[in-house]
Amino acid sequence: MNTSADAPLGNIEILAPLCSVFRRFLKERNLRYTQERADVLDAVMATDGLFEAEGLLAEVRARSAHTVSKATVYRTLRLLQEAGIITPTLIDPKQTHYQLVYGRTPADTLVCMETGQHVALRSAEIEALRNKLAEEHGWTVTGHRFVIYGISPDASTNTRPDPSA
Amino acid sequence: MNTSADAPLGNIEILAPLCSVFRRFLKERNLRYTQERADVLDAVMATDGLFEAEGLLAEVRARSAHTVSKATVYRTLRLLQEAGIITPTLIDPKQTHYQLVYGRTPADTLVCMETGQHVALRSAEIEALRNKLAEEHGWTVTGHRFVIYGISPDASTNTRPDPSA
DNA sequence: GTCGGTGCAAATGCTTTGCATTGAT
DNA sequence: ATCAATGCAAAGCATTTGCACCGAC
Repeated sequence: MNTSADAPLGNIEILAPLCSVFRRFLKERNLRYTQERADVLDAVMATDGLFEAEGLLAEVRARSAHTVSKATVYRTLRLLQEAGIITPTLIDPKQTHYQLVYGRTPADTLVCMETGQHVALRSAEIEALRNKLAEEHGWTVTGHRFVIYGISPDASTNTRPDPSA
Repeated sequence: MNTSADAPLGNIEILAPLCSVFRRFLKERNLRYTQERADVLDAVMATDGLFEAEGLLAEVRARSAHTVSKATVYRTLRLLQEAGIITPTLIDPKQTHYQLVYGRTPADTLVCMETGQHVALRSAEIEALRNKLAEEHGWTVTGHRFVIYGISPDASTNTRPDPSA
């Protein structure tokens, strides 16, 4: 429940240097590139679209034999954020979701209210609109988040999923 | 820290019937219209733009002499949500923010990364873009959330606020 | 008079932190 | 060797819930 369906992401040319970006970031701060941090970054790269801490922990554990603690996952998520590799996405008030952003405009998302499925979007128009609106108010833009809630074709095909929402 | 600057909201013609809307909603569900619920709704109407639970509690206590508990504020927030009067806004991963939505398109927001200040926006273009994007993916839209992060003119005027972020 | 509502305090669940041990450089 | 990172378990917070008493209908 933490990956999207047909997200056009997962660009390998972009993913490869992520590891170096992270290492460089760590070195700059006199922090160490550890096995655990590498494992977490790998798991992040394996997700395409969105993920949250708990799911990432599961992913880390599934991919590598090492045990990585929840605390380390959270600590690494913070570093990845500071390194500009991921960004929080605020889809769900109960949990923080993140997405890979390094090397691309933060993807906007389409979230299904019934299945929880999400699809990452990209649209230059969003950015243009954002810039226009901020400018009208005299603000300097640093970023944005655009989430569209809806019913996915998959969900509307099925009879009647869980109505608790 | 829970109200906006120049939000063009706070429309009295819309606010007046809110109370009846809420009463009708409660009656339909065989729930009671209590003093505490009225106080919370009043406080919600007094905010223009965004608010969160803790701030709302303070507002309730400031406006009415009655004591309303935190639990009741949270319980009432849920009812107001179910009544379609407010909606969660997801600006901050640590706390749920809400906004009044009854009778209007949910306002989109401009959030200042330095001062925390926020301004509610309205733009038909956002909605149009939203509909277009969802349609392209074959989804049925039920709503959206658009948050622009930036630096407000107020903040950029000041020398150098808190750089922790 | 009857349920539903309220306040309080305890419970939850995500996220963060203190501390002793382990490990990258 | 040194200094930071890890894991664990405990602490922190926003939010929710159980329960006994109170109040709207």
